Amino acid sequence: MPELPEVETVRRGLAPVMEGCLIERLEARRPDLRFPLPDKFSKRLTGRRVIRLGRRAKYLLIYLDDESVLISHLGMSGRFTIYPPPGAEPGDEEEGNGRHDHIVFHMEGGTRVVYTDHRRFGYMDLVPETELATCRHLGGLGPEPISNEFSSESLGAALRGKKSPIKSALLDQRVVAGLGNIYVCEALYRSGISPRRLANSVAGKGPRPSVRIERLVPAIRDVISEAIEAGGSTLRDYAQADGELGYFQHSFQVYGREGEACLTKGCTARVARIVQSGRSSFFCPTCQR
DNA sequence: CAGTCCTCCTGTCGGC
DNA sequence: TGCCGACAGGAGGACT
Repeated sequence: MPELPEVETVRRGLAPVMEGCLIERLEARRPDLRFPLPDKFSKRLTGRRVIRLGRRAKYLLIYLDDESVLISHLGMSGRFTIYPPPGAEPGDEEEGNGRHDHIVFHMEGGTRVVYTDHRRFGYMDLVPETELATCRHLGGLGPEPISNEFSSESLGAALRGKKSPIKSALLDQRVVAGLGNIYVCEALYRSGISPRRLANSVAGKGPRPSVRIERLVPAIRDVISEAIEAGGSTLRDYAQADGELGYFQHSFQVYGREGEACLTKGCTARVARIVQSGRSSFFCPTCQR
Protein backbone atom coordinates (compact mmCIF):
# COMPACT_ATOMS: atom_id res chain seq x y z
CA MET A 1 0.00 0.00 0.00
CA PRO A 2 1.84 2.82 1.38
CA GLU A 3 4.17 4.79 -0.76
CA LEU A 4 5.03 8.38 0.03
CA PRO A 5 1.59 9.88 -0.80
CA GLU A 6 -0.24 7.32 1.33
CA VAL A 7 2.06 7.88 4.30
CA GLU A 8 1.66 11.64 3.95
CA THR A 9 -2.09 11.13 3.90
CA VAL A 10 -1.87 9.04 7.07
CA ARG A 11 0.22 11.77 8.72
CA ARG A 12 -2.34 14.42 7.88
CA GLY A 13 -5.16 12.21 9.10
CA LEU A 14 -3.54 11.44 12.44
CA ALA A 15 -2.21 14.93 13.21
CA PRO A 16 -5.50 16.34 14.57
CA VAL A 17 -5.92 13.56 17.14
CA MET A 18 -2.26 13.11 18.10
CA GLU A 19 -0.35 16.37 17.92
CA GLY A 20 -0.13 17.97 21.34
CA CYS A 21 -1.87 15.01 22.95
CA LEU A 22 -0.83 12.69 25.73
CA ILE A 23 -0.45 8.96 25.11
CA GLU A 24 -2.17 7.73 28.28
CA ARG A 25 -1.27 4.16 27.51
CA LEU A 26 0.48 2.30 24.71
CA GLU A 27 -0.81 -1.19 24.21
CA ALA A 28 1.34 -3.65 22.23
CA ARG A 29 -0.61 -6.83 21.68
CA ARG A 30 2.36 -8.77 20.39
CA PRO A 31 6.11 -8.42 20.93
CA ASP A 32 7.00 -7.97 17.28
CA LEU A 33 5.86 -6.80 13.89
CA ARG A 34 8.37 -7.52 11.15
CA PHE A 35 11.09 -7.04 13.76
CA PRO A 36 10.90 -7.17 17.55
CA LEU A 37 9.52 -3.98 19.04
CA PRO A 38 12.10 -1.93 20.96
CA ASP A 39 12.82 -2.86 24.57
CA LYS A 40 10.17 -1.66 27.03
CA PHE A 41 8.22 -0.27 24.11
CA SER A 42 4.93 0.21 25.95
CA LYS A 43 6.60 1.64 29.02
CA ARG A 44 8.66 4.14 27.06
CA LEU A 45 5.62 5.47 25.20
CA THR A 46 3.08 5.48 28.00
CA GLY A 47 2.77 8.97 29.46
CA ARG A 48 4.58 10.67 26.58
CA ARG A 49 3.13 13.68 24.85
CA VAL A 50 3.22 13.86 21.05
CA ILE A 51 4.89 17.05 19.91
CA ARG A 52 4.19 16.69 16.21
CA LEU A 53 3.94 14.20 13.36
CA GLY A 54 6.44 14.20 10.54
CA ARG A 55 7.30 12.07 7.55
CA ARG A 56 10.46 11.07 5.73
CA ALA A 57 10.05 8.99 2.56
CA LYS A 58 7.66 6.21 3.56
CA TYR A 59 8.31 6.59 7.27
CA LEU A 60 5.84 8.19 9.63
CA LEU A 61 7.66 10.07 12.42
CA ILE A 62 6.05 10.68 15.80
CA TYR A 63 8.07 13.26 17.75
CA LEU A 64 7.74 12.81 21.50
CA ASP A 65 8.29 15.13 24.46
CA ASP A 66 11.34 13.22 25.71
CA GLU A 67 13.27 14.05 22.53
CA SER A 68 12.79 10.62 21.09
CA VAL A 69 11.04 9.80 17.84
CA LEU A 70 8.81 6.84 17.10
CA ILE A 71 9.52 5.68 13.57
CA SER A 72 6.76 3.72 11.90
CA HIS A 73 7.02 1.97 8.55
CA LEU A 74 3.76 0.55 7.22
CA GLY A 75 5.28 -2.18 5.05
CA MET A 76 2.76 -3.49 2.57
CA SER A 77 -0.39 -3.68 4.62
CA GLY A 78 0.03 -1.42 7.64
CA ARG A 79 -2.59 1.20 8.41
CA PHE A 80 -3.75 3.45 11.21
CA THR A 81 -7.37 3.86 12.16
CA ILE A 82 -8.91 6.33 14.60
CA TYR A 83 -11.60 5.15 17.02
CA PRO A 84 -14.16 6.42 17.41
CA PRO A 85 -14.08 7.68 13.81
CA PRO A 86 -14.11 11.47 13.52
CA GLY A 87 -17.71 12.64 13.49
CA ALA A 88 -19.11 9.52 15.12
CA GLU A 89 -22.03 9.89 17.53
CA PRO A 90 -21.93 8.35 20.99
CA GLY A 91 -23.24 4.84 20.75
CA ASP A 92 -21.90 4.24 17.27
CA GLU A 93 -20.31 0.86 16.87
CA GLU A 94 -16.71 0.70 17.99
CA GLU A 95 -14.02 -1.59 16.67
CA GLY A 96 -10.27 -1.95 16.79
CA ASN A 97 -10.03 -5.40 18.31
CA GLY A 98 -9.52 -7.42 15.17
CA ARG A 99 -7.02 -10.21 14.80
CA HIS A 100 -4.49 -7.96 13.10
CA ASP A 101 -4.87 -4.90 15.29
CA HIS A 102 -1.43 -5.03 16.88
CA ILE A 103 -0.68 -1.67 18.49
CA VAL A 104 -3.13 0.66 20.23
CA PHE A 105 -2.40 4.26 21.25
CA HIS A 106 -4.84 5.18 23.98
CA MET A 107 -4.86 8.96 23.74
CA GLU A 108 -6.07 11.32 26.40
CA GLY A 109 -9.76 12.00 26.02
CA GLY A 110 -10.57 8.42 25.01
CA THR A 111 -9.52 8.46 21.38
CA ARG A 112 -7.72 5.34 20.26
CA VAL A 113 -5.31 5.14 17.35
CA VAL A 114 -4.99 1.54 16.19
CA TYR A 115 -2.21 0.12 14.04
CA THR A 116 -3.38 -2.80 11.92
CA ASP A 117 -1.07 -4.88 9.74
CA HIS A 118 -2.23 -8.27 8.56
CA ARG A 119 0.98 -9.14 6.73
CA ARG A 120 3.16 -7.70 9.46
CA PHE A 121 5.75 -6.33 7.08
CA GLY A 122 5.64 -3.02 8.91
CA TYR A 123 7.80 -2.14 11.88
CA MET A 124 8.31 0.46 14.60
CA ASP A 125 11.42 1.78 16.27
CA LEU A 126 12.32 4.41 18.84
CA VAL A 127 15.38 6.59 18.30
CA PRO A 128 16.76 9.71 19.97
CA GLU A 129 15.86 12.76 17.92
CA THR A 130 19.52 13.71 17.61
CA GLU A 131 20.21 10.42 15.83
CA LEU A 132 17.17 10.46 13.60
CA ALA A 133 18.81 11.62 10.39
CA THR A 134 21.61 9.09 10.64
CA CYS A 135 19.76 6.11 12.09
CA ARG A 136 19.72 2.83 10.20
CA HIS A 137 16.28 3.47 8.78
CA LEU A 138 16.72 7.02 7.51
CA GLY A 139 20.47 7.26 7.20
CA GLY A 140 20.92 6.17 3.62
CA LEU A 141 17.82 7.67 2.07
CA GLY A 142 18.00 9.76 -1.08
CA PRO A 143 16.23 13.08 -1.51
CA GLU A 144 12.50 13.58 -1.13
CA PRO A 145 11.02 13.77 -4.62
CA ILE A 146 9.23 16.99 -3.73
CA SER A 147 12.20 18.98 -2.53
CA ASN A 148 14.86 21.22 -3.96
CA GLU A 149 17.44 18.49 -3.44
CA PHE A 150 15.71 16.39 -6.08
CA SER A 151 16.71 17.71 -9.48
CA SER A 152 17.82 16.63 -12.93
CA GLU A 153 21.39 17.02 -11.77
CA SER A 154 21.04 14.99 -8.59
CA LEU A 155 19.01 12.22 -10.18
CA GLY A 156 21.38 12.06 -13.14
CA ALA A 157 24.31 11.70 -10.77
CA ALA A 158 22.55 8.96 -8.80
CA LEU A 159 21.72 6.97 -11.92
CA ARG A 160 25.02 7.40 -13.73
CA GLY A 161 26.94 4.14 -13.98
CA LYS A 162 24.03 2.07 -12.71
CA LYS A 163 23.49 -1.07 -14.73
CA SER A 164 20.12 -2.03 -13.35
CA PRO A 165 16.91 -1.21 -15.22
CA ILE A 166 15.55 2.26 -14.49
CA LYS A 167 12.51 0.63 -12.90
CA SER A 168 14.63 -1.09 -10.25
CA ALA A 169 16.82 1.97 -9.75
CA LEU A 170 13.86 4.19 -8.94
CA LEU A 171 12.62 1.68 -6.37
CA ASP A 172 16.00 1.99 -4.64
CA GLN A 173 15.33 4.36 -1.75
CA ARG A 174 18.93 5.60 -1.85
CA VAL A 175 18.33 7.06 -5.30
CA VAL A 176 15.10 8.85 -4.49
CA ALA A 177 13.12 8.27 -1.32
CA GLY A 178 9.46 7.39 -1.15
CA LEU A 179 8.63 5.93 -4.55
CA GLY A 180 7.13 2.46 -4.74
CA ASN A 181 5.89 0.18 -7.46
CA ILE A 182 2.79 2.13 -8.42
CA TYR A 183 4.29 5.60 -8.71
CA VAL A 184 7.42 4.39 -10.49
CA CYS A 185 5.25 2.73 -13.15
CA GLU A 186 3.18 5.87 -13.52
CA ALA A 187 6.16 8.23 -13.65
CA LEU A 188 7.91 6.12 -16.30
CA TYR A 189 4.76 6.11 -18.42
CA ARG A 190 4.39 9.86 -18.12
CA SER A 191 7.97 10.41 -19.16
CA GLY A 192 7.91 7.90 -22.04
CA ILE A 193 10.73 5.78 -20.64
CA SER A 194 10.71 1.99 -20.82
CA PRO A 195 11.05 0.30 -17.43
CA ARG A 196 13.64 -1.97 -19.08
CA ARG A 197 15.96 0.82 -20.12
CA LEU A 198 19.20 0.79 -18.15
CA ALA A 199 19.49 3.49 -15.53
CA ASN A 200 22.82 4.59 -16.92
CA SER A 201 21.30 5.33 -20.30
CA VAL A 202 18.66 7.51 -18.70
CA ALA A 203 21.33 9.47 -16.84
CA GLY A 204 22.95 10.66 -20.06
CA LYS A 205 26.59 10.94 -20.91
CA GLY A 206 28.10 14.23 -19.84
CA PRO A 207 27.26 16.49 -16.92
CA ARG A 208 24.34 17.90 -18.95
CA PRO A 209 21.03 16.32 -17.92
CA SER A 210 19.67 14.09 -20.68
CA VAL A 211 16.35 14.67 -22.40
CA ARG A 212 14.91 11.69 -20.55
CA ILE A 213 16.01 12.96 -17.15
CA GLU A 214 14.44 16.30 -17.95
CA ARG A 215 11.14 14.52 -18.53
CA LEU A 216 11.46 12.05 -15.66
CA VAL A 217 12.09 14.50 -12.82
CA PRO A 218 8.92 16.56 -13.36
CA ALA A 219 6.93 13.37 -14.00
CA ILE A 220 7.95 12.03 -10.58
CA ARG A 221 7.24 15.35 -8.88
CA ASP A 222 3.86 15.66 -10.56
CA VAL A 223 2.61 12.15 -9.93
CA ILE A 224 3.59 12.33 -6.25
CA SER A 225 2.06 15.79 -5.78
CA GLU A 226 -1.16 14.82 -7.50
CA ALA A 227 -1.44 11.65 -5.46
CA ILE A 228 -0.97 13.56 -2.20
CA GLU A 229 -3.68 16.00 -3.23
CA ALA A 230 -5.99 13.07 -3.98
CA GLY A 231 -5.41 11.56 -0.55
CA GLY A 232 -3.29 8.72 -1.87
CA SER A 233 -4.45 5.58 -3.61
CA THR A 234 -6.91 3.11 -2.15
CA LEU A 235 -6.26 -0.51 -3.07
CA ARG A 236 -7.83 -3.51 -1.44
CA ASP A 237 -8.44 -2.73 2.21
CA TYR A 238 -6.45 0.45 2.55
CA ALA A 239 -8.25 3.48 3.96
CA GLN A 240 -7.15 6.76 5.45
CA ALA A 241 -7.02 7.13 9.20
CA ASP A 242 -10.40 8.82 9.27
CA GLY A 243 -11.96 6.06 7.19
CA GLU A 244 -12.11 8.15 4.01
CA LEU A 245 -10.80 6.63 0.81
CA GLY A 246 -8.04 8.13 -1.28
CA TYR A 247 -8.99 8.35 -4.93
CA PHE A 248 -5.75 8.59 -6.90
CA GLN A 249 -6.22 4.98 -8.05
CA HIS A 250 -8.75 6.35 -10.52
CA SER A 251 -5.91 8.30 -12.10
CA PHE A 252 -3.66 5.31 -12.77
CA GLN A 253 -2.70 5.31 -16.43
CA VAL A 254 -0.82 2.01 -16.54
CA TYR A 255 -0.70 0.41 -13.08
CA GLY A 256 -2.99 -2.61 -12.94
CA ARG A 257 -4.16 -2.08 -16.52
CA GLU A 258 -2.51 -5.05 -18.26
CA GLY A 259 -4.19 -5.73 -21.61
CA GLU A 260 -6.15 -2.50 -21.61
CA ALA A 261 -5.72 0.25 -24.19
CA CYS A 262 -2.86 2.72 -23.84
CA LEU A 263 -4.30 6.11 -22.95
CA THR A 264 -1.93 8.11 -25.12
CA LYS A 265 -3.82 9.86 -27.90
CA GLY A 266 -3.34 8.06 -31.20
CA CYS A 267 -1.61 5.03 -29.64
CA THR A 268 -3.31 1.72 -30.40
CA ALA A 269 -1.07 -0.45 -28.21
CA ARG A 270 -2.17 -2.23 -25.05
CA VAL A 271 -0.61 -1.94 -21.63
CA ALA A 272 1.88 -4.75 -21.01
CA ARG A 273 3.02 -6.34 -17.77
CA ILE A 274 6.47 -7.76 -17.18
CA VAL A 275 8.18 -8.87 -13.99
CA GLN A 276 11.37 -7.12 -12.94
CA SER A 277 13.18 -8.07 -9.76
CA GLY A 278 10.08 -9.90 -8.67
CA ARG A 279 7.70 -6.99 -9.09
CA SER A 280 5.17 -6.23 -11.79
CA SER A 281 5.94 -3.41 -14.21
CA PHE A 282 3.09 -2.01 -16.27
CA PHE A 283 3.94 0.02 -19.36
CA CYS A 284 3.12 0.82 -22.96
CA PRO A 285 5.66 -0.88 -25.23
CA THR A 286 5.00 1.70 -27.95
CA CYS A 287 5.07 4.96 -25.99
CA GLN A 288 7.84 4.00 -23.62
CA ARG A 289 11.27 3.47 -25.14
C1' DC B 1 30.77 -3.09 -4.37
C1' DA B 2 26.83 -3.83 -7.29
C1' DG B 3 23.09 -6.41 -8.83
C1' DT B 4 19.65 -10.19 -8.23
C1' DC B 5 16.92 -13.25 -5.75
C1' DC B 6 14.56 -14.94 -1.67
C1' DT B 7 12.04 -14.14 2.27
C1' DC B 8 9.08 -12.45 5.95
C1' DC B 9 3.21 -12.96 6.54
C1' DT B 10 -1.71 -13.26 5.45
C1' DG B 11 -5.40 -12.79 2.34
C1' DT B 12 -7.69 -12.93 -2.07
C1' DC B 13 -8.63 -14.25 -6.58
C1' DG B 14 -8.74 -17.04 -10.74
C1' DG B 15 -8.35 -21.52 -12.88
C1' DC B 16 -9.20 -26.34 -12.95
C1' DT C 1 -17.23 -26.47 -3.56
C1' DG C 2 -12.35 -27.28 -2.91
C1' DC C 3 -7.68 -27.09 -3.72
C1' DC C 4 -3.54 -24.86 -5.54
C1' DG C 5 -0.73 -21.44 -7.38
C1' DA C 6 0.01 -16.62 -8.40
C1' DC C 7 0.09 -12.25 -6.73
C1' DA C 8 -0.26 -8.02 -3.55
C1' DG C 9 1.62 -1.19 -1.93
C1' DG C 10 8.32 -3.05 0.83
C1' DA C 11 12.85 -3.80 1.72
C1' DG C 12 16.49 -6.38 4.55
C1' DG C 13 19.73 -9.86 3.95
C1' DA C 14 21.95 -13.63 1.55
C1' DC C 15 23.99 -14.78 -2.42
C1' DT C 16 26.77 -14.41 -6.95
